[in-house]
Amino acid sequence: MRIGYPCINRTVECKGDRTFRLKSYSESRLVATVTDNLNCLLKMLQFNTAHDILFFRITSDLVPFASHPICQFDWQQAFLNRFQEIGEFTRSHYMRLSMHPDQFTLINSVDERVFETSVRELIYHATTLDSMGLDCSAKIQIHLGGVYGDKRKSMHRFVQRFHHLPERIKGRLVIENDDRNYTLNDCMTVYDAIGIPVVLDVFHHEVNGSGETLSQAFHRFVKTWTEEDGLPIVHYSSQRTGSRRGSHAESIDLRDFHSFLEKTKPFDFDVMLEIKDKEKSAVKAVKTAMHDDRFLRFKTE
DNA sequence: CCCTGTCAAGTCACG
DNA sequence: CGTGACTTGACAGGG
Repeated sequence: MRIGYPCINRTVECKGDRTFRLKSYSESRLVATVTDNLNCLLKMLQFNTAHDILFFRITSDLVPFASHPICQFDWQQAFLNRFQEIGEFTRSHYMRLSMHPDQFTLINSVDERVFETSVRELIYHATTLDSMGLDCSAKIQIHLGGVYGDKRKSMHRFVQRFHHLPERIKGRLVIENDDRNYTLNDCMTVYDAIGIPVVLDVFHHEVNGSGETLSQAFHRFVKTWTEEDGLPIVHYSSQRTGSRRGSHAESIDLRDFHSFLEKTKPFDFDVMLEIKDKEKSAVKAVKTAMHDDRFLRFKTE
């Protein structure tokens, strides 16, 4: 079991997701920003290993406008050395990286053009992980997408479109149950069609479930992961007390997390904490998991 | 320097 | 049909 958090670390003094306005795009601006972002990414990874945090999501803002037509710059080549250093650091610490394109990436959109821009965006994400020399356990995680008034058809469209994706995207792509539209059961249906691993978001499963208990959900989704996909990925977050159902808590509830660890035995998996205060909660979670065999086994590896 | 409207992209709920 | 939420900060231009 690895424990991780997404994208941002407020303890290190740098920012790894700096961007700029499209209107102020220039090659030199891009180079300067990406240089800073990569430097900061390495700093965050160093922070993580120092705190036994071995799972991390890279921000999609790492290379601003990477998939936009305005960007004609060969950033992959220009930063290849830096990417490889970061990949080497990651591998040598048995760390796992992932990425999560934002809500504009829609494989199943009814609009063909939206699908095409989504493919460009996925190519950017895959290129980033490829450049670091990471194996297929470094996943790109998305949701199934919109419903467009007909869920069954929209799921079918996802399956059809998946077949048209480049292999290097297919090998990294995983789907996650969301809090409104697609449940774990829906993801499993898509898995049955194309064999794509399913990320279980336990919070979304509580808010928008398909009837399974936590244990039943684990039994189902774990089977979608093969050896080369790496350990199954779980997203964990907690409800912000007194706030809208579905909104994320400011900081981790350690009693709930402890109980989550107990309830999910003996399954082994990597857990991404989707909590507002990011690395602070991750540090706490690591302390809580310190006596868990699944976590220890990994730490001493 | 400070303030604040706005920021690449889509979908859905709501009025 | 138009607007805000999703989620949030900070870019960038104007005062």
